[in-house]
Amino acid sequence: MPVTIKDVARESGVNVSTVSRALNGEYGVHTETREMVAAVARRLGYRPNRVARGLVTGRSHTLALVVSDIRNHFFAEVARGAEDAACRAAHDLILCNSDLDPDKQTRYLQSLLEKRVDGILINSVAVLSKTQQEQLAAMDVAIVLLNRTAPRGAFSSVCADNRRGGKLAAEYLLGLGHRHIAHLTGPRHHGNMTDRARGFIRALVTAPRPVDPIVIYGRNDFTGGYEMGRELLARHPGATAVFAASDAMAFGAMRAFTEAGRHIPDDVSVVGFDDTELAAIVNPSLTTIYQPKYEIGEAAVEILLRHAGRNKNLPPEHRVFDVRLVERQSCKPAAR
Amino acid sequence: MPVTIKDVARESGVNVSTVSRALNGEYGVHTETREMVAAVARRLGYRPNRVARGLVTGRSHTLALVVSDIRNHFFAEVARGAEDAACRAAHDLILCNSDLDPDKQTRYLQSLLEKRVDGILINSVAVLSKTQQEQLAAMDVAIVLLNRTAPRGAFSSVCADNRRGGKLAAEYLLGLGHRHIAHLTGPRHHGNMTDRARGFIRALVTAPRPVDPIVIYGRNDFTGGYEMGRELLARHPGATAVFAASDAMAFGAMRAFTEAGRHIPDDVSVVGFDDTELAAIVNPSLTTIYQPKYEIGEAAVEILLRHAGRNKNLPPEHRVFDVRLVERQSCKPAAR
DNA sequence: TTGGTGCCTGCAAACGTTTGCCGCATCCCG
DNA sequence: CGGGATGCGGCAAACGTTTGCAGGCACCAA
Repeated sequence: MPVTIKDVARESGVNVSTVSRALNGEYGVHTETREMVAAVARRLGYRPNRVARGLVTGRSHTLALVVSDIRNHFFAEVARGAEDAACRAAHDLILCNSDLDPDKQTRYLQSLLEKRVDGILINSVAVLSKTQQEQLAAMDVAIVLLNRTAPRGAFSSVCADNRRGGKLAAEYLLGLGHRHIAHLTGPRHHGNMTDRARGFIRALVTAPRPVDPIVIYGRNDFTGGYEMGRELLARHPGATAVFAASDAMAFGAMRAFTEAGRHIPDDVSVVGFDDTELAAIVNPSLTTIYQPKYEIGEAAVEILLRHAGRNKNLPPEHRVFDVRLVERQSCKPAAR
Repeated sequence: MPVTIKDVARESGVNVSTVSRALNGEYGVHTETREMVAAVARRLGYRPNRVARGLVTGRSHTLALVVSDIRNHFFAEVARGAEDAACRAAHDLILCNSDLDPDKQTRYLQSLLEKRVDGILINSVAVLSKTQQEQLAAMDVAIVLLNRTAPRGAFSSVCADNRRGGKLAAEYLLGLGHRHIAHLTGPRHHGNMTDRARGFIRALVTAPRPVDPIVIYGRNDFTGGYEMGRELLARHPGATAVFAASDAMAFGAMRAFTEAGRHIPDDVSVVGFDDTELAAIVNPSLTTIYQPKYEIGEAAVEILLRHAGRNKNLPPEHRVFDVRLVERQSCKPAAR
């Protein structure tokens, strides 16, 4: 039904190959012909079929972003950065929500490979089995991870300096004189969260006056944070400071604390991670570790595009963004 | 480089057509053959090339979602609902951020049409010219709008009952005794916002004791709300109640008010629209109009899929979701 | 006039599928 | 034993592009 290159060719009295060359601005076609073809194409409302083109060129001009849940503001920011970068390079971006479910993630990856996307930007492959990861690495599709992998990893990666973020949070709370400190973190296999936990814990136990933190695992969202907050209150009511590995969890914990009659920051200090938009809006506003979310998405796509097509001959690229502590009103020196 | 259907055919000693039929579970191939082919395919790690298939079937199994900005939590929820529905139907979802910029939106639509997506779920086409809209309607691609259009519109639509939402807000504030009421709304051509404004204003002016509201236009995000809040304070310091056409704007306005030393809800009552996750988290929590964001995205994709392929022979579908007022702590009876 | 040299354009083969059509067995029933 | 179903599988044409190759033509120098 739609008008094809053949229609344009017929209508302008030249061969399809000439139409193709004319419209793609290739060298070696008479200016007059080129303009004539262009005019006919415009008149007919011709739209090149990109799937046909993709079939012969082998490039789909499509990228994919696999995150656990786009409703998480962190991922929304990353997605926006990624999409902007993709758009600038005339690529499309497919969105996938994996919920960190291995099955779902595998199905998505299958589908994306079948669709011959040029590159995949993925939250984490840690939920995949060793074999699956190797299969993925063997495919000729560019992949960028949103968390730092072991250097032996076959994949490129972009992320914030999570360990330093954890360290900053620890030093800040120690500096305020806190001694009963808890850490709320995400699922155990979540790369970024684990790095944050590592940096945090290490800084605490290697401090001049070491502190052994309470660590609680849970889901990386508001509800997860709420549940962890309640658990903390039940099991360690004496804690005076909490570092949550994401703002979302921090908000949940704050809710749990205020519900239980604890005041923030008077009774308990809270530090988050991400510096999402809300951090400045909530009351009290949240002291948190800033990471450049938009820029992470952008950088990831740039790497992806650099690697797409050149099949595996250039080595994985790793980019780490710096973080900083943003001081707001959710922390206070420890009472003594 | 990757293994094709021909490789599978050669390796299993049958014709490609048999491989195709076997793998697609079509009728008319011996069970034994089918299993043999499947085994070979598995052994070789065969992945059907969906772009080749798309070329011949004319269906790309891809949908697109064009929103103004995915960082807006409302759209993130819609996107999640849409993506889930698409995923269930084995379709992919391309994400586009238009910023309501006509040029950008046009470029996106061009690109999507060239890619032969099966359907497009779009925020609003109001920013497009009449001609562009007609062209779009003439294309054989299913389109669902996220706002209500005039019934003559050629497009299907899914949205909340925005007018009723506005009406609910108005009645609520009137019921609290407010007489100096302002409305903060989005860009003038924004369909949903306009409907909310209409419902709100109409309810105010047709009340037993009519009120003529102050209306301020601005950008539909936190910063926009902040600016409108300041403008309101400057121009109409006597206003005791504000209805913002989105939660994001409401949060911005709240910030402006508290910065200026106004207390919420004591000095000024605020009602939002959307009932985003944050509405319950901020302090004071925000009274707002709930609309089913996830379900809207879901429903939109279902309609899209129903229309995809059948070229224009079934009439546009319109679905309106009910709204309700969620009472929280950002409103108080007017002082008198 | 001839041979060489550049432009421009056409021809046809790819790319990896699906699918209509046809042929070949095999089987069943009369 | 004959003939019509029926089940299975192969052949080849599509789908709409891109692209290597070769041909044609004009121009120029010898």
